Amino acid sequence: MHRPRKEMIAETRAKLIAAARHAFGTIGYAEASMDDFTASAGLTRGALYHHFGDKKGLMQAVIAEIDGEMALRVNEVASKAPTRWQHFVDECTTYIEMALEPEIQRIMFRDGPAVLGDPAQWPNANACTASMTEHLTKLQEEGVVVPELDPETTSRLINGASSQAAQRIANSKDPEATSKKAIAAFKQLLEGLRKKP
Amino acid sequence: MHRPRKEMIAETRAKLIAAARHAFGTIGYAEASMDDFTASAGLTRGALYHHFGDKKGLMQAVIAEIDGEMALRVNEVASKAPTRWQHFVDECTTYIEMALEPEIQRIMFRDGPAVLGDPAQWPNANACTASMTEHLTKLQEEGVVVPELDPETTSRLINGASSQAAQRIANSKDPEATSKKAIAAFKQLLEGLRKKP
DNA sequence: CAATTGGCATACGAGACGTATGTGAATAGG
DNA sequence: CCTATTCACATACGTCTCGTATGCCAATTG
Repeated sequence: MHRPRKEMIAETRAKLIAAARHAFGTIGYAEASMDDFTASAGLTRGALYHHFGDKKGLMQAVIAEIDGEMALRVNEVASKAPTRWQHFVDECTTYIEMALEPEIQRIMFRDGPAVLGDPAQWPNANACTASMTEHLTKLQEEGVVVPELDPETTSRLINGASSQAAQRIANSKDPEATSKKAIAAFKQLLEGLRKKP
Repeated sequence: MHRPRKEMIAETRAKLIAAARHAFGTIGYAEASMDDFTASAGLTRGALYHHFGDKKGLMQAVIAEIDGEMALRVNEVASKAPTRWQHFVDECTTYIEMALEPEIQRIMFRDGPAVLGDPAQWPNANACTASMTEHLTKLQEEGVVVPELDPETTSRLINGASSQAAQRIANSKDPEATSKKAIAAFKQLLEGLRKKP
């Protein structure tokens, strides 16, 4: 049987990604020594270079993993809303909630862009924006949202506002109070998208 | 006379900041070798460590300089608007225009946050947000903007959306067309802040 | 004019990265 | 069943960059 081989490889990749994710998410990408975190996974840089090419390649893999998890979570939570508009708003607020996680902030919003450039052009990490874009398009077709906007552009801007909201909450002395303020301001901005009666 | 001395020092600092700004803005912070860009200014790392402590310290100085320039420019351009709301909107769009500069994108929005953390907590680099916050407060007093929002929180969210807009335009194949779309979407979001009649 | 400060350079050591090479186990073919 | 080959991963080495400790020379001060 040729299963054990494949399984070992998958396990090695998973261990490297997990170790890197932890290191990147805590001390940050620049401070994370490849020797250190590969060792913490019981491996060496040899394995890293073999599977991911270099440190950036591993960062890409980590980001792809996180993006997948986020998209899953967003769809799962938001799909319970009664109206499509509400679904859309829930999607955004869930996104903000997830962005409160220090690991996600650090990797997706701080180090990620510095290492890999504009997130809009990341290869395997646009599931969240894709979903939001889709909903915006349908909301326009249904006449809920003003029709003259480009959906993807709009969802990118919303993404920017979301991540700022999350950062503000996360770095606040009083997260509860700040959360209320930030979500309120965010929803108010979203109101601008709705067609007036 | 003790002028030449002080002047030489100021010149050295200025040369280091200029060289670093160029290096950080083109190849990026991580790739910029201190030996290289100090040499390009006719100096060595000795001068850098003496004046700025370390690479991060120099990054702070570069950012403070850019922030000052941006605040100056924003106020200058926007102050010509007829109404306060228009002034506010102009402020935002001017901000977006400035953010198109690759050097500003790279230093202020990509590398800066990765190196120094949350921009909201940078010591000498909040002139733009401060000005926007002030205008939002006055617009609320005048009854133009809905009163229940926290001005600083709101301006941070707008900042996030602005920088996304700028990135989207800057990385576009067709900047003219993208610019129209992004500014339109942005203004639409701002409409959400206005009190309805 | 002598003493001292301080701006800046040089020298040295410590990591961190990338590459080239080695090794042992799993797989494939006869 | 045996051999050859592939390939996952480790090791070794050279290079680069950073931080610190030290030294020197010019400008200032008394």
